[in-house]
Amino acid sequence: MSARTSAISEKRRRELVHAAYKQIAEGGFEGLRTREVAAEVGVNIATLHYYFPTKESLIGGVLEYAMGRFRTTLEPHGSPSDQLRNHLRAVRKLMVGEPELAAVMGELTLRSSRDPAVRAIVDGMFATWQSTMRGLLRRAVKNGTLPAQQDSDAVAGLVIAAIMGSTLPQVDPKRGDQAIRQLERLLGI
Amino acid sequence: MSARTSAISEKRRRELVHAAYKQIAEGGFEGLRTREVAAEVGVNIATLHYYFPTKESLIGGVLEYAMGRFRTTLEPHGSPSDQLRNHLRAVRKLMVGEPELAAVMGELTLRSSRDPAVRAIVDGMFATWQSTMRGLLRRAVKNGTLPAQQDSDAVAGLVIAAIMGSTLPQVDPKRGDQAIRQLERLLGI
DNA sequence: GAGCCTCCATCAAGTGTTTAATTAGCCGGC
DNA sequence: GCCGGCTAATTAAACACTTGATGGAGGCTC
Repeated sequence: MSARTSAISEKRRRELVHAAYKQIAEGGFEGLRTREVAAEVGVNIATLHYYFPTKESLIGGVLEYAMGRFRTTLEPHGSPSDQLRNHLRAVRKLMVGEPELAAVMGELTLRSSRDPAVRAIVDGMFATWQSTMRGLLRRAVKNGTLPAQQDSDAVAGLVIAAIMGSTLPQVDPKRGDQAIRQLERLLGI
Repeated sequence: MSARTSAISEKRRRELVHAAYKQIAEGGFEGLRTREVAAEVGVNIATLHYYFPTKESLIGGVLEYAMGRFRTTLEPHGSPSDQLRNHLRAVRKLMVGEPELAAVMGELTLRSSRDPAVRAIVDGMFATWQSTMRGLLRRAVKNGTLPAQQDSDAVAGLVIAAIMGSTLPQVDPKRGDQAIRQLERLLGI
């Protein structure tokens, strides 16, 4: 945050955020203890508060980290014709390959209904995702890769809902992939 | 639990469970305080512990309540021909009309990845739902209401994932309904 | 009066946060 | 060369408060 942050300082911040991130993934917000975060990094509890004045600010760091991690895969890759397919695959792969991220995203999503600060950021992310997805769908239709559809906005919403729903902890990864592949089939990708 | 439970006793239990349920919906497990639950019902904290020896047992009560609330709508209604449509509508309506239930379900779903007791029950519920859904799909196909499809299991998984995903706190209800209606259209219901 | 029910008072273990002090490294002036 | 002051980084120790849980005393109803 401050103008000048030394390399070591920045490293510590990352360590602390990452430790908190792992603990949220493991035990939810419910199980997040500042002392344990500090202990995992191997520093005193006061050191944590030196970098993050409050627990909230630490959570803010985790939020930023998780969102950054997620955002990168939202950007479309590959040739326009199969960007859509790539996108679905990439998101699923991310969520399956990094169960911690899926868990933290779930926690943040739930928390966003109570915490306005979290809500603002998570909402923004979903909005971006939605419009990206809509763009991909329209392009695919124009391209001829995808059958025409009336409401690309609704389809985008459905795809996102399906992806989020298929990464719930219950659903075993195989089932989740199956569901997404089924959706691709229905869409005609 | 005990063999004989007087009416008033049973009422108290329900009151306590319902108060806890509301507080979980509002503040998550993170924000569940036994004192506040007792206060909302208007009894002393010790009274709560009389009915529920531990916080865990109170949560167990909430789990049972929420699952019961959910299960009732899982049972198919109406004539066989449009049971499937009715089912989708009913679940969506339940989740939108009772945002508290959606919130608690979300909390329980997340918690199930850490708490084996919760997991067992939530998993069972999802398994039941999945097989109900599969049955509905197959019947609808046989009935002629629905175009034939290769893998009714995958479709069932997709439908459940989409419903769960469309009840996330971010998604405003209108969007969620839109997504589900889009799914119906794709399926050919 | 027996048994179910409720409350007051209290405990022990956390829990986020702060305070005051210590260490290590750096810079300018003598 | 070295000294005093300065800052960043870290720590031990506590502070103030919360939170789940209990024990025993009393009350209400049949």
